[in-house]
Amino acid sequence: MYKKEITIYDIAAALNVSAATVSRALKDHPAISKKTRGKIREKALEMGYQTNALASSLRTSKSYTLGVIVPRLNSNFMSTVLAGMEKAASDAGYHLIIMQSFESEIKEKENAQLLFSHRVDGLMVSTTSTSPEPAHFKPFFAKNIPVVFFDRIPQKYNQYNCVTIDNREAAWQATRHLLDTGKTRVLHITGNTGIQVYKQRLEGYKAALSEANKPFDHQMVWETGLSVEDGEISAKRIMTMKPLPDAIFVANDTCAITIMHHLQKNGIKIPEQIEITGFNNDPFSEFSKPSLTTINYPGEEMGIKTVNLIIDKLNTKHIEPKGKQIVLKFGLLIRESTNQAAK
Amino acid sequence: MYKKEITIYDIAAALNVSAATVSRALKDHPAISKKTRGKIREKALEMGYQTNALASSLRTSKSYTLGVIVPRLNSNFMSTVLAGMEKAASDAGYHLIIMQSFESEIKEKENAQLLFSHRVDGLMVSTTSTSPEPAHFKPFFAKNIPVVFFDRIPQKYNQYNCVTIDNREAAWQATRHLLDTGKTRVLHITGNTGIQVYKQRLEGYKAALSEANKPFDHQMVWETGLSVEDGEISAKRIMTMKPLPDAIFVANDTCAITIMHHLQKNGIKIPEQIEITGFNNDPFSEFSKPSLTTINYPGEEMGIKTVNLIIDKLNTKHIEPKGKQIVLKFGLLIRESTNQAAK
DNA sequence: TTGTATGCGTTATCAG
DNA sequence: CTGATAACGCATACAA
Repeated sequence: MYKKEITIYDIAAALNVSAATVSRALKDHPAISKKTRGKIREKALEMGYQTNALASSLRTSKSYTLGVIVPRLNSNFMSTVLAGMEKAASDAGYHLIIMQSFESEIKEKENAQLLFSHRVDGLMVSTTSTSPEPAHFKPFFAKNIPVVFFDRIPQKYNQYNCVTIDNREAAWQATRHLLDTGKTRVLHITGNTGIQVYKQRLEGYKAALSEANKPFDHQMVWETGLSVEDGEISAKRIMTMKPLPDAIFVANDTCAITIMHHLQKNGIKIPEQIEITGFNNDPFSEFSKPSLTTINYPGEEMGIKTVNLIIDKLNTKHIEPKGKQIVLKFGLLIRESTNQAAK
Repeated sequence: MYKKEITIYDIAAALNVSAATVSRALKDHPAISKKTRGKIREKALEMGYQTNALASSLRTSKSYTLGVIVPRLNSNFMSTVLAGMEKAASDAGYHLIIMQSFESEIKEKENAQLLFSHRVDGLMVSTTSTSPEPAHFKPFFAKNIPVVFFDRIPQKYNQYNCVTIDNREAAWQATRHLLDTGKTRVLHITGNTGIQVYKQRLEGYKAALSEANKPFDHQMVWETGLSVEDGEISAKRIMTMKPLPDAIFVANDTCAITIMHHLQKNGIKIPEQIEITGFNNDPFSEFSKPSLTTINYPGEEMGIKTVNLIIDKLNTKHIEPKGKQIVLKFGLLIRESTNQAAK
């Protein structure tokens, strides 16, 4: 019933050569004569031979596969990163095994183990862990398998391979921009500050306040999940504040736009009464009314750079064991949701 | 310099048992006594053993890996589908290797071969091919590896495993809704109609026109890439039309919102002068001004159902060789970008 | 230029 | 309950 696999042995038998010759011919090994190479290729095609990458990987201990772990993959930012990764990997002859941790450290750990057991050649992770040094990457380090952290990195792993932007600086600019127009009650809606990116954005927010001699009020920092639902809840909560904040720095666009929408429904004028800045530059941030001031986060570039860093490491593993930190440029995009005035 | 892999032989040696026993113990084979099982587990942990999935797959010819090919993964719709897939796969003990075809049939073919050589247990594809029966899936069929087409399916593959929505009906409803408010010049902006989904949406559009006794004008159907850029170009082109269309049915939200935005910039009132409907129900479609009437396309459900269909097939391969067609429910979401009137 | 022999790490078969 | 052994499909060191 089941068809047996067609192997190099089958085509060797059909051609009265050895399996070794077939193996070499199929890889265009120069030691094999053009003629036999041609014959073998042809026969392989004819017999519908398909190389078994598993066997090959086992033999060579090289899988040409990279593992990716992300918190979730259905955000515009993350899918853009992954698109860049897949492209760069594919161009270099690698494939991606992608897993989601769903913001669970346990799941992240399982994923890491799974990817290890699949003998990925490299690992890329945007961590969900709030541990300073999550232990589940140790096996990779021990075996000298390159690991690159992107976007979200564990707190004590700054000296490892990282591809990030300067979140503190970005948040500082966003907050500073709000303050420059004379605003005084700036609310900051962010994610879990146990996660570095949000912690750093909070620091940037604080720094901007302090620089402008505004007092920091921890009641003006809300940790949420930054989802659409969280935006709705936050908007409701904002409407109960008195006085209302006169500016909001939200740590992602999804949430920012949701909040803006609901505030407007409640009759709030944006940006006259409340200015808003987001983070990420999601495609629709430009098309909201008013368009959203935000931080341009170069997702595709991040994906490409992350993969390229891995591949660099793979090609020079013995030479350069040290971590490399890549910090990408971001941009503050000033749009209508804030008053362009100031400065 | 390099550490040797730790294998079941190492732990067997350390414990004075055979490798076979270790292998069985690690899989909780009931034939092994609780005591030895425990000892082996412990030792494995202590020695930092990590199973080699490659070797295991080679031996068992089961990889617990599913391949996915999509045109691109950085659209809200696709990343939602993939999120659903990854979740469902992970829940069933499978992993995903994801590849992009970038709307190239050649790349799609390469991807299929690659995934085949990686011995995926199943393949899920949203095809980019305009061939009626793309040949590159044949090896999977021949080897009885389940293939499920989702979203976009090749023209002659309706009898294979498919997970879709009724695009014709959806387009019909969208167009019909526009016509119901008395509009007469309905422009249809869509994708490559060599691809089934767009062809079907076009059919739905035509059917609605004909039903309303409106003539079909092929000049009122524009094939584009449906990207933001295409939206900008289309908007410009619309502004040169006289008379202007009084309604537009756009085949995705990204493009619809871009067009809406640019028309508004040119002083067009939406929906008074031009009504617009989109397709997909991207998250921000609700937050545009006016909010966008669109088709709710259940992406996550599609991902989950697709994976579940594959897994069903894997569990009953011999019993049910026939294709199964799953048609998901969609919904027409009427919002402010169209006049709610009519009927 | 080609062939022989062996091993990658695991699992399954067959004995004991 | 446990062990010896072969096999999965490929690639490479060594020989010819």
